[in-house]
Amino acid sequence: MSAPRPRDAEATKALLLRAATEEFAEYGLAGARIDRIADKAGANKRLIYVYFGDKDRLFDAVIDDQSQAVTEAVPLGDGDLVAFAATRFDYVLARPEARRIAVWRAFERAEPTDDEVAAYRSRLDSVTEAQRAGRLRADIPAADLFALVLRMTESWLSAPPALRAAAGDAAMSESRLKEHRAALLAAVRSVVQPAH
Amino acid sequence: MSAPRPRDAEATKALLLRAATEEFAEYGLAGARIDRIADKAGANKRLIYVYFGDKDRLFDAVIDDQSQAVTEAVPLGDGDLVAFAATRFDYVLARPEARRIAVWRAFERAEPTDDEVAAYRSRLDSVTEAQRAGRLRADIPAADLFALVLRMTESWLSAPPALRAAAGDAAMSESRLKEHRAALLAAVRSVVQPAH
DNA sequence: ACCTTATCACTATCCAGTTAGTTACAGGAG
DNA sequence: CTCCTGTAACTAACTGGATAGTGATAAGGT
Repeated sequence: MSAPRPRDAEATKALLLRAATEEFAEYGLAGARIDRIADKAGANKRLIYVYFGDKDRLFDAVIDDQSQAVTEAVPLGDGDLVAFAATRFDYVLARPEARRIAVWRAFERAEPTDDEVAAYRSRLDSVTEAQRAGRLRADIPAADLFALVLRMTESWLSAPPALRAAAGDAAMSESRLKEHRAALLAAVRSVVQPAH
Repeated sequence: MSAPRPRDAEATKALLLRAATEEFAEYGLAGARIDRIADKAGANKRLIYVYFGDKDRLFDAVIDDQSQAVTEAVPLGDGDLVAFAATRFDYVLARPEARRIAVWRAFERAEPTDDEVAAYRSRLDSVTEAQRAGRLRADIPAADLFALVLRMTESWLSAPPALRAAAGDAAMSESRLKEHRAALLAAVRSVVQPAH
């Protein structure tokens, strides 16, 4: 009946990882179903165990993949938190699963990897340096400032369903998103600019 | 063996709700276990079905309870978003389960209830009015401003594990929390104050 | 006597992980 | 080229334990 899967381990592995990313983003670790992942990938469930180990390790693989992707796609070179916020907003808007995976991960599998810690450390260093150079306000610790901006970038996308409903308008329409993006950047600017 | 539970329906129901709140906060809807909830409450599992219906409706009961509690405990009377941020920060710090339930809820059961929508609508009205009165900046739509402040209040408590690790210090020590609280309020002030 | 509250033992289902294979293909021997 | 053999990729069917939900019944209170 169904055409047999071409024998290509790398391709199959990639399909499984992609399917797992969707599934975990939607349902989380506890809610995800191995069988659904296999179906979505059009692969046999057994291959998940061959290639990734078990459910937890598949989740880890997804997390690693996602956090590497976001780290690359949303840089913070010179401590410009406004540009960072803009890039991150666009990124998360284009890939909603990135934010969902990050949240599930924080809730269901808290321990960070060394790579992740290193990535954040480098970002905090950028912030600290920009503070010293007077490009960012210095009366707020670097970690706090960064954490604030991080959450601000998601505020619209993670707004409570009831808030969106109360706001009435189509929160996700293109024009509304554009409006929010401008608001976000204005707000971030207000937060990070040095006192004059 | 075990002393029989006193026959008090209201008390038992309350114990079950409390246990369910803890369980759902920790594991989410999919990860929560009915048997654990019954054990934690020291009640018979069957009573969950008698008093609440099924797992989903128990989750709903927890959500209703929590969102009502937070609405009462964190008011936004006159549109003072700085005071709101302070109160909300303190509230979520004292009750971490409140934030976790809210997130699980947004992820696993998106539809808002009418009560919730009404609560947010009244808050948005407060913001809008304060904007008209010149007490809040008016170049950002009320919903956006509110959503931003909402997420800012949680930024430290919801910071990625890797960020906390990278920041090194004991992120949850009393002194560090006090420091962050001050930073948060300064940041919110910067965001919400009208352009001069 | 009656109703509410609580208990216990049970079931049907779901689901992660496994057992036991089969099929495609590469590379060498004749 | 053709046959043979070993190995990597893949598949189908199964299992055991966990888990949401239930039926039947007991006991407290009025």
